[in-house]
Amino acid sequence: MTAESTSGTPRPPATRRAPARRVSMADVARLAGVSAQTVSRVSNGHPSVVGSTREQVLDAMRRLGYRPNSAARALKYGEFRTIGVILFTLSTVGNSRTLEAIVDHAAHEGYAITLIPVAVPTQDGVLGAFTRLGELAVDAVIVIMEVHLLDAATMTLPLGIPAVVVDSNGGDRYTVVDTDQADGARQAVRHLLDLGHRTVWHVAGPEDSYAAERRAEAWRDALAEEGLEVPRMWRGDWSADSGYRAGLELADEPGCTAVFAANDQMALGLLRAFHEKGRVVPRDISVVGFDDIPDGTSFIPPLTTVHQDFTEVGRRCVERVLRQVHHRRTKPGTTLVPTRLVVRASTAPPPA
Amino acid sequence: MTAESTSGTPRPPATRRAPARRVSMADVARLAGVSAQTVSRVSNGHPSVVGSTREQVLDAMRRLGYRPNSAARALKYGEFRTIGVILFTLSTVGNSRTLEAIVDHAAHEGYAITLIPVAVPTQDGVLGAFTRLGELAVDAVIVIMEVHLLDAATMTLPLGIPAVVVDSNGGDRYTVVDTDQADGARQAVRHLLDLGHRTVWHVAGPEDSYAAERRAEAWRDALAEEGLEVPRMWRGDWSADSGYRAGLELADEPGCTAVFAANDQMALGLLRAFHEKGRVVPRDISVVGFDDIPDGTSFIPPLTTVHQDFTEVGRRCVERVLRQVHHRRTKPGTTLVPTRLVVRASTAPPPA
DNA sequence: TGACGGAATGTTTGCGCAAACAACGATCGG
DNA sequence: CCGATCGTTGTTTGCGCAAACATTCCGTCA
Repeated sequence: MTAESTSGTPRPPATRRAPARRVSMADVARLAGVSAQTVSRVSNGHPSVVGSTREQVLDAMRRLGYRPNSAARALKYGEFRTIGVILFTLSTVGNSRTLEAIVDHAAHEGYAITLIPVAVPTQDGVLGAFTRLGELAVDAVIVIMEVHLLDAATMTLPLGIPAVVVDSNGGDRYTVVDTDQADGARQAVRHLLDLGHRTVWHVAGPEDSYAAERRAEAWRDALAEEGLEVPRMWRGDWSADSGYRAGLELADEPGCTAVFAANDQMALGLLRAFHEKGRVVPRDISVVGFDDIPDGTSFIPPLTTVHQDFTEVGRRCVERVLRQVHHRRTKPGTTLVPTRLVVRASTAPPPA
Repeated sequence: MTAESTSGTPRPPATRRAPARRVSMADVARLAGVSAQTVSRVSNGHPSVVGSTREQVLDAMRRLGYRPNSAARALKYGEFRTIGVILFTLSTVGNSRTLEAIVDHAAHEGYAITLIPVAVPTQDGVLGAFTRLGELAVDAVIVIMEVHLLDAATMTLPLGIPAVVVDSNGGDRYTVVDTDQADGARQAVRHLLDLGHRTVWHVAGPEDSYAAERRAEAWRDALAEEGLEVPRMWRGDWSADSGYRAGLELADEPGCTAVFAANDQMALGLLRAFHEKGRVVPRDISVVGFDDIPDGTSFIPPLTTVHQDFTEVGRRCVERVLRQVHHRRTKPGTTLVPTRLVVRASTAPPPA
């Protein structure tokens, strides 16, 4: 947040209405017949207030419906006890689960979460978020963005605020927390290879997703390590539908007996496509997903997949960002959260 | 938020660290050689600042990395431009989609969203959320709680803050925004009946969910209207797994040719159960869901379901709560967002 | 009895910002 | 050429709260 961007989005003065006058400590103090400071003490549970006085104050508070003004409190303390979370969408399982974990863990630490949506996943969009950020009441920021746009944007907007990034590269400049995408993908591929498949096909996520790229890369590497042929890669957009479309083509691909989908939803699409094409999973063809969404157990057949520990990712985000808040200097670095393969019924040895 | 709850949770004074001294307007003013007020004017894009002065100030801002302190701003204006959202979980599709819509629409109105998690869905839990709420920097509150616990809790804690409730009864005391659950369920049942089914079975959501109860009730009513037998009702917990378990039993139920699941995920479980039991959907048995989650198109077979317009729900929530913020007095009332049936491939006439 | 200590309460002050008003200089009409 | 006007900048003030310091009023003990 720089001065420029601040002044670049002045809030139209017309928007400002007269502040709705609310009950303040002074009002309570007057009614209770004490000083404002005493009200403050009662409000904060300070010990040196005698019982009877306390009761009077509490009574006045109740009668007036007093609520402490957190702006004043924040101004005094210089902190909001709030963390901002910047994200593009909540519609992917990963994002919403991560967010939930962040919210829970932050609450546990006494911090609230403020959401800052990025309307468009372009550089301008991110810029917009950070611009607004300066006006927001947050002590730190967690960025859940699957794109490296962040880099481009923050390059022009170096924030003077603690930040942690999820699901992005840039570990050299930011503190990054992420699932160990590469290892997860490797496990998926190895599992299929171990079952005896000659090679593994891949339906990747969108190009602008860092996670998708890492998974694809790890898939390629795992095959290369074994000196195996790397088949053509399909691309989806994370949606079941895009998986379905890829599956329709993959079903006709000769020699395709094992597919690794970059997420569970695309795997779901694959399952449907194969079903419609009369290719029985896992007898004729094996499918592995990524994420381990709860519904996966009820796919037909139940999906073998790579489990991501979103809870842990969220927890670590909060932990690391709060560490920055408290001890100013912290050097960037990447925290990887391990994954594990969950074998269910969508994988089997290749047909003889 | 009452006085009592405020004082009931004093923040331990030890937690308070020395406020991290940050760059203030005064610092910028000093460096730029102007008054603080001029800095303020530049920061807010006030017109009457001559170009050269503005440049000096902007330069000083940049050099010092100045970010306006929103606590002070909020204190001055008496508002935060922030809406608090109280919720229990983000893991249901409905909640996270509604939240996303709320966030987007709020951003559009220049409001940020602060999340307030309720750890436990008990009365105490809700109470806890509202307690913390008083300390939070919000101008209004949207409650996304599927339980009537809210009532019990807020009865003892009448908030002096604009509020809107999603997915709950209590339209007489609060402003409520919700999907038209009853009509959606009715459409589902009617669709199956129109196809020629003799009756419709129902897998309901958990008892503590208002939405689940409304859907079940509407299902029962729709059957009763036609003078039809109301079969035994199964209960799930929204999860695909619970749908699967219900499906295993329903598959053996004689005469069961049509099932209405209270959400898409339980419908997914049904599909799997029927598949395993050799009951072909929709030839032998029809299934209708509720929600219209994106994955539904890739179920086997693609799911006929009731579409919920979460975006609209979120939009209306923001709209109604902001109306309360701006024009003080607003009377409670319920806003219903219509649903529509989406017919795909999981329904057909009953077997001859 | 009076000086002392400590608990309960009051008073002052400033956090950072911007509205309201004041001051200053330039420009212009008469 | 003078005073009115306007555009630009500075000064004062207070938003609500709580830390720091001041005061009062006890009871206690030499």
